[in-house]
Amino acid sequence: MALAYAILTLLVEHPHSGYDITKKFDGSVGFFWKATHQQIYRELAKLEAQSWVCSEVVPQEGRPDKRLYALTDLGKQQLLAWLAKPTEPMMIKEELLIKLSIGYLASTEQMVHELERHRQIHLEKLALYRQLEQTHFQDLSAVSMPLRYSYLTLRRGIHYETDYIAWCEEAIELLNQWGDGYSAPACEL
Amino acid sequence: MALAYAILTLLVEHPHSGYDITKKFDGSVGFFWKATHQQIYRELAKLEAQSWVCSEVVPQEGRPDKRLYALTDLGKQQLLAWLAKPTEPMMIKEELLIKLSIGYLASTEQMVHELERHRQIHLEKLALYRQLEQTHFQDLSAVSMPLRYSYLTLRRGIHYETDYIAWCEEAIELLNQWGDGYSAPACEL
DNA sequence: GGTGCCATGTAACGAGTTACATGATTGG
DNA sequence: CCAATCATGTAACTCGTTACATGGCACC
Repeated sequence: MALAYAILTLLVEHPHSGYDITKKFDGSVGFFWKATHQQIYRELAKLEAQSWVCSEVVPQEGRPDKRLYALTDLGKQQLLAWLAKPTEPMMIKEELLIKLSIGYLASTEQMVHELERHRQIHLEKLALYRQLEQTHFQDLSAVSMPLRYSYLTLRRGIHYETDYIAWCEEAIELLNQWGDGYSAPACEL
Repeated sequence: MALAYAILTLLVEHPHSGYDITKKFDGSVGFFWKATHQQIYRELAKLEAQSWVCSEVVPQEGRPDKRLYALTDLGKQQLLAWLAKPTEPMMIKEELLIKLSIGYLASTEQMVHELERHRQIHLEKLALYRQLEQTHFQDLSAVSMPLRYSYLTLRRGIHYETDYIAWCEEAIELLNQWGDGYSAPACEL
């Protein structure tokens, strides 16, 4: 269900084509939800069948026609009703942690290397988010209400990446300590 | 695929029944991966068809017979091969953030209330994790290698919950600031 | 002339969810 | 007597992923 509402959310501002929505799921929205274009087209068809959105084909010159989807009154009602309901915290699905839990079957170096790699990836994401913060939210008092709410989600991203990096570093340090003790057990006194 | 490997991971130590595995996915493993018993039974059947695990029915008195699944050599090979491959960071799917991004359509109170609720849930999880840390990992030097790796995943949980709570508090404070400015716009000079 | 963007879709599959079903034993 | 635990499964469904398919335009 959540994907449907994520799409409706985007349509609140103005109509979008399936293509537009796909782009947003690749970019800004993509921080907290991912979807492929196939999922989006399928979901849009379903939403239109339920009359939560309606669509209109817009002819274009020099490029393919596009079908613009807009929120209906029913769709907006449903969105607001959903907004008022409590949300369950979403579960984490971290493949890296499954691996780490049997990391003792591999070498310390292998695990440390993988953690370094993840640290790097999260550093890059963090840099991106920090840049967005700098360019769009320097002076919050000048920012519109809708954008301020987006800022809260950006802050979540910044928190998440910062914390993930800190954990990577902690884990790497612990692994290095333990690894030393193991590869030279004679030194353990 | 990840579910299959998560199951194999559990079988490294000793054989488990489908029921046992389900319990673990409800408990400790459940922090970073969730699965229902249906998923697990289905996956076990598939793993057995591929000869990554083998099973044996163990008759019991006073309770239903159980089928114990054990890792085969092939299964262990596959698990190690998987362990050596790099993992992609998993995406976040946070329904709360979808809601928050259109939070301006609801009242500040509603959003603050929901954030408070989530803060509470994460506080409780954190308390649980901290207790596990206290009871099992007080003295790390006395802990076996396999358990030390589990400790790293527990640390991830502690990091995650701590950070989530911090973000909730930050967001609540910001919302309260903005809400004040809006409900009394005359004060805005 | 090839790559990449715009724009939409079908088909097949794999993963995850929800509901239903069975049946004995233990404990309040 | 009712509920919970142990133990396994089927069926139907939705959600998510991957591959394949089309076709014009712009840019280098």
